[in-house]
Amino acid sequence: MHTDNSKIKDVFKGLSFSKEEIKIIESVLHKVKYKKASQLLRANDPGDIQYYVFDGCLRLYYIDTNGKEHTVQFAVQDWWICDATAFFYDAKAIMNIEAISDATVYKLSKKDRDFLYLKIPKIESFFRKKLENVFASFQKRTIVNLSQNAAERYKFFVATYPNIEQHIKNYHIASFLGITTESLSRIRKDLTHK
Amino acid sequence: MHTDNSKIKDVFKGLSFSKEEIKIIESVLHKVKYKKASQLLRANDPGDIQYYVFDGCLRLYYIDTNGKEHTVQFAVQDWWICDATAFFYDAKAIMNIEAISDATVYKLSKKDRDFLYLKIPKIESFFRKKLENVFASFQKRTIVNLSQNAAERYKFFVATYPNIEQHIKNYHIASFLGITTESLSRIRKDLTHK
DNA sequence: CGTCTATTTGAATGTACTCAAAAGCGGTGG
DNA sequence: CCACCGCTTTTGAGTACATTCAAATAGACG
Repeated sequence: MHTDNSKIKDVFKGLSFSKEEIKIIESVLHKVKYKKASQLLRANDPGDIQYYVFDGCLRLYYIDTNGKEHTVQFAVQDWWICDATAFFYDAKAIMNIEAISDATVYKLSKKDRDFLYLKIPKIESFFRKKLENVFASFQKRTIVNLSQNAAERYKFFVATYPNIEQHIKNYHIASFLGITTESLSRIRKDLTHK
Repeated sequence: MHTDNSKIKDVFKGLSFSKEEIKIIESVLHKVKYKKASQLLRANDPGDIQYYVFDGCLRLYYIDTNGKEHTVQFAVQDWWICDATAFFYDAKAIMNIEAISDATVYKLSKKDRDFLYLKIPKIESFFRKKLENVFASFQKRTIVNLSQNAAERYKFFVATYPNIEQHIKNYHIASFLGITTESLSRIRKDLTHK
């Protein structure tokens, strides 16, 4: 295919574009394949890239002063992911992104994103809606974190992201829930014995 | 003043508007004063209003199945606040909003917001940027919640929102941090003894 | 089968919680 | 001006939940 616009259909699902627009989008959206355990972003690097997951699973995590990792977000098919502080404030990354499986992603730089907003305003609308979804899910996660114990948070996670849970090691889930692998193991044991 | 556009200058700080546009905005932005302890939103009500705080302090909170309150967000001057799930997904509110001081707010309904987006696209851009800020601060809060103990979370809160801390009772701060008032009291004691 | 990684189990520890009670603070009225 | 009341914060003692550290078991893969 000369102009393979299939990726655009995936990335900007729901929108339709003119040939002109497709050309523009093609020029800024870069497909990259990563092997499992690849590091896409490291703390202190510039964080000016948003990643769209076409296939596979990514993990956004923070390394604290004791060297412990804390998973802030996972991203599977059709999710966007970035270090928000870095991306939106043009700051250096404080978080890391790694592929926890082989993954195919589309990269979009902030500069190119702004260019898209200018040329194709409906893309700004599209991302505005994505941001609304993220906002809503963070509010919910905050509620759960504040009001539920570890077992309930685990149940919420499994119920909310059944498609994510499959791909992921338990120790990653534990680090997302803010508990140790040992605690998660005991929680899972309790749940099966009921 | 015939057309008092001062409120627009506050609410959409940084933007400039034509007379036409100002008229439109005036027609959808409603100024309301609330007394301390007023309830602006209750769980199960429609949550289709965004609130802009002109003056005073609001609190967004969740009541869990045991009747305990958990503060998800505060809003002081120049902040927007809403139950995101309710507002963005046209669902019923799961959270509550109350004034924790006398407050002056501007209300904007979702219907009117969409009307504004249509008529004045730069307002959509304005809110898109607000959403980015919210996203970034939630990611940071998530990191802190996952990686820090209660004392560190308290220090982070005070450092991040010095202007909020003044207005607020300690038991509200505790409910924001996910700890009891007793624990917060002990933490504060420890900090002053250093 | 052996090695590496991930998960589970156990025992001791720690952090924050619950419940109960005391102290502090602010406003109101006698 | 002080006594009282309601609300907020502090203190104390016992408890619960999750952690740490160490070791055993289970899986995956060559």
